[in-house]
Amino acid sequence: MAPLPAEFFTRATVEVARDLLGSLLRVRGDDGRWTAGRIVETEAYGGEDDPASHAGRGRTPRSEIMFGAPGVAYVYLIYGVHHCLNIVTGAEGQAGAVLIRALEPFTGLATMAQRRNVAAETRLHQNLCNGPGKLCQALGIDLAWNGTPLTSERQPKNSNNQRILTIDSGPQPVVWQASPRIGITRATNRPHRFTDPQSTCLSR
DNA sequence: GAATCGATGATCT
DNA sequence: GATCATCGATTCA
Repeated sequence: MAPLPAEFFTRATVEVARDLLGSLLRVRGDDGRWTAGRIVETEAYGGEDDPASHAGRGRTPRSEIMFGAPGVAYVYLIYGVHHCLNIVTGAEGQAGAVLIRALEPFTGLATMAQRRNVAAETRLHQNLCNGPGKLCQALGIDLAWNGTPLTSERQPKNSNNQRILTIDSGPQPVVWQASPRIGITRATNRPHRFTDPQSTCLSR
């Protein structure tokens, strides 16, 4: 497996969202601990043409990053409590981002459980990353990660922080499914949510 | 599985 | 100051 090339994220947001299914999101947290999971659920959010997107009413301090360079993390706080991880897509000047909604945890299950403050239980892996807020907590991602670029593992030697965010290509599911996006009030009928329907780790 | 509710920072008027 | 918001946990059946 190899890190997805930058060009992968320069394409149309909907394509990126669909093609991310099956790839491996790997994260090294501020504490140096690794966690990783297979992406099984994503959603595409566009620019001015998408009323449900944070970029739907143009550039604001918050949405600015969605207009910027692709392959960068866009992290925001929702409901005042939960973090959501997006990857900026499209060419610069073209707003778009893919929300990572669910993972099948792959590495660092114990770390995830500890961060999420849940004890070992049956089907634990199904409950660690099956939702955008939950997976951020499990991966240790918060607002400090906003603007973090996807990188290969090589970091500058003098870099102080331990943060690494990378997505390796992986086999896409043989079947995938498009459905309406979750938890929004505008443009609710666009089928811009993508899932691997065979996964047992989906949200909702 | 469905319905309900708590939680609170950011954005907008 | 009011409203909104890419949700999660709990309760009920």
